[in-house]
Amino acid sequence: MKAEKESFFQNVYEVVRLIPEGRVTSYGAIASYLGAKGSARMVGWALISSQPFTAIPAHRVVNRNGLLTGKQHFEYAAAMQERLEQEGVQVENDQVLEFEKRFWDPAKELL
DNA sequence: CCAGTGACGGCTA
DNA sequence: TTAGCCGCCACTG
Repeated sequence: MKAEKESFFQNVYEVVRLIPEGRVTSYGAIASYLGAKGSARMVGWALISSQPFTAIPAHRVVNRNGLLTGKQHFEYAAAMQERLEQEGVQVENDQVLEFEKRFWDPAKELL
């Protein structure tokens, strides 16, 4: 689908942008899809650089436990949860409810 | 060129 | 069971 040699984090942006509304995914899933499985840190780290790129729904990306670990990096801590709930994703105590149901795997859904 | 950083993930004690 | 540690790889200074 893509044969560009863009930077790793640039690739992360594309995948994150493809996340459907009301769905969430994990750093590891994205990393695995990009071929950097085991290096989920790179994904999260890349999203930090995505901050200026508000077009990227980074709030749909959570950790393996469905926790909004990166909420602190948003405009304000509650922004991440707020946006998720706004899209229909129930969040409580910084944790996505029914995370397994909301989980969106790029390797499977995007294929 | 070298070293540090980082929104994770899995293993061991 | 819970808590803590190490390991991964890419980017910036």
